[in-house]
Amino acid sequence: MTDKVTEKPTSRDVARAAGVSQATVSLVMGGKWRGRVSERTAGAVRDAARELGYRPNLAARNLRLGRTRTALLVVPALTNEVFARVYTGAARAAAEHGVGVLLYPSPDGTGPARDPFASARATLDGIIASSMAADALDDIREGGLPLVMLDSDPKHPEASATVNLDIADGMRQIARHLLGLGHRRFGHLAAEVDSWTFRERARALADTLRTVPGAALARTETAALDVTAGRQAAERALTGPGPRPTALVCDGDVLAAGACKAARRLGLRVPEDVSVTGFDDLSLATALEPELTTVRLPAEAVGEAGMRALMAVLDGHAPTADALPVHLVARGSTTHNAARPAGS
Amino acid sequence: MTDKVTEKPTSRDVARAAGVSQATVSLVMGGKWRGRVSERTAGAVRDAARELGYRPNLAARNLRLGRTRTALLVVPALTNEVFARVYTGAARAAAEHGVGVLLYPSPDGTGPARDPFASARATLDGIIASSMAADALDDIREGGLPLVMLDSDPKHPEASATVNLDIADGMRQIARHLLGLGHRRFGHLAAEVDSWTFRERARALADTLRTVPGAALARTETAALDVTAGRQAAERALTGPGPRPTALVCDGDVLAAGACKAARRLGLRVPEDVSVTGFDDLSLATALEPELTTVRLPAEAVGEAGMRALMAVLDGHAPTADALPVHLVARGSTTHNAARPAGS
DNA sequence: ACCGGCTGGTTTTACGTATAACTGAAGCAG
DNA sequence: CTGCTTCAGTTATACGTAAAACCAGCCGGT
Repeated sequence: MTDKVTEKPTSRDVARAAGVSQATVSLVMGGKWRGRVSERTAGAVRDAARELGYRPNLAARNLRLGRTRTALLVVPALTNEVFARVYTGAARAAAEHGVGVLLYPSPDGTGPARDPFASARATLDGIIASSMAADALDDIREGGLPLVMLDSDPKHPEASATVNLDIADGMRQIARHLLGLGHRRFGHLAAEVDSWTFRERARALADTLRTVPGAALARTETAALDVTAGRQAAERALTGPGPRPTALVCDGDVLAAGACKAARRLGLRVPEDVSVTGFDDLSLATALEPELTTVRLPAEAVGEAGMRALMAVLDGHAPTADALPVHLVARGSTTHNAARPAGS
Repeated sequence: MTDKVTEKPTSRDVARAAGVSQATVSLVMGGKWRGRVSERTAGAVRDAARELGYRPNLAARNLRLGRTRTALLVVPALTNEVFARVYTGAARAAAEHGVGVLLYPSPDGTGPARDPFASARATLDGIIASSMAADALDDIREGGLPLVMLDSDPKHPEASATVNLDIADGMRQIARHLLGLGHRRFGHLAAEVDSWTFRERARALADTLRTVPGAALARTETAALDVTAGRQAAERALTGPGPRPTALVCDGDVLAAGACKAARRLGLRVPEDVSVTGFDDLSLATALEPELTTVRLPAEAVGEAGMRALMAVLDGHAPTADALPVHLVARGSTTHNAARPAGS
């Protein structure tokens, strides 16, 4: 042992130590040696490897195999709990397949992070992208990699597979819940984001209200996805001309939190004077008082399904197009419309 | 053009198309051709590369250079907003250096995700790890990679660099804030997590209270880091034997949210009957009513500093040990102790 | 005695890049 | 005209692994 202790041992070093050829080491470490190498030799190789602290060099393996066991997840921002949960699910599924997850981009959506995967053709096996990160898609496309789209228009071009949430159904559940409680004048706090998922919500809400005579979408206000913007939008919705809406449907729990603050500032009680609904079922939903009636998105499941779909595509299976159900969680922020006793 | 359109072009293909050698292509694409290749030839190479849609194969480059421009970030859970923010900062700094960020582990802390970096010596350049993910550290150490520790005991062994928050000072600011408001009987909702950062908080709180005659830590309750556990712990703290604490110091905003719910369940008003403080300054803090008095952690800055430190270490610079300041954000969840007029 | 097949390996090659070492031509001073 | 530089490239090699192709015994069947 000279000063070479600091050098990382290669499979050739292990071979030398075990008195076999490099190929044998590769066979044994690769695990596919059944019937090719004797039990004795394999043991010797493993011992030598452990002794030297040998780790296969993944860069070399990747080059040789043309596969990296790494997937890229493209989401707008991890500080949005929904996407953190998507990541969680994706990472879990990835771990099951022995795959790593690389994230893109510098996740506040800003930043010049194009670089990392501009030349990704070799470091990535595939990409999973949320439709809300659509601006990054142009860069992605030219990579020519398998692409799984999350929560996007089901008939997305260029996608090898898609995983969707039944967002429209979620909004229908919200609307029917409120209609069932006797509400007829609605306000909608819409996200100020141009994305399929939010267009779906608006459409589903309007469509459902149309099915009930007398029900109407009195006001629609848009807001950025933060509490303050939600509060301001809700103040506009609650103080505008004409009779005040008795129910405020919000495109996200964050906006709903803002709506609750607005209501209280205006001296209105939630839910007695105005019912408020959220969307997403963030942890925030149960931290508030009253707890939010909202729609739980199976975000982890989306991530898991996305990763599984990618693995399937990489294994040569046919593209899939899953759609996952969402469901209403009725809590304390909604109640009967006081001005209009339920039971119609 | 035959059916080979699907094959990814290599630098050799570009060389053939441009009528030069592969080495010249490498020179040009690598950008270090000043004085080695004529302007004309370089242009031809770039044209050919664009024509063919050439992307350098990163696996090959990594193998050749022994550097991957990829760092691993080890955090307990991205669904914890603090760590999502740490990631955000780290990713921003990484993007500036043209580096990718790989995340570990399957971030709920469970899962068998050991695999991805068990043999990471070649796919990673270095590791940034939060002390709260300490259980993963054993696996990391044997990799022999540069390691930057976040928010850990400053004198951590094996760390190439450390980035710390002055957590103790944060807690001191909380304590002094409440003492200044006249509070003397305190409750502490401590996180049920064995980690340096939480030990610091407990120690700093106790130490600071000791400096004021008459002040006392009446009760300490521990809770898992979620709203429900926080509520239950707070109920214990507020209903236990002896006089009720007038201020509840919580180890996190999430616990503080639980404490607010507990107070209201018990018919107590926040902050008039009991002051509540959080820690972290999550977005939750301003979504609640009243808004939480808390300590803002510069989590993005931690991530950025961690990545910068790692880059410095990789460039051969000396280990560093940064410590970042935190500061109190006084909001509506704390007020004067009604039973004891301020001004002593 | 000889062929075929099995066991347990070894030799060799290829993956795509970066770069050290080399080369041929031109320019130019002496 | 010779010898030294500089320019503008080319040739050759190494990075560490996986796996295809090869090979030496040995055993059993005919």
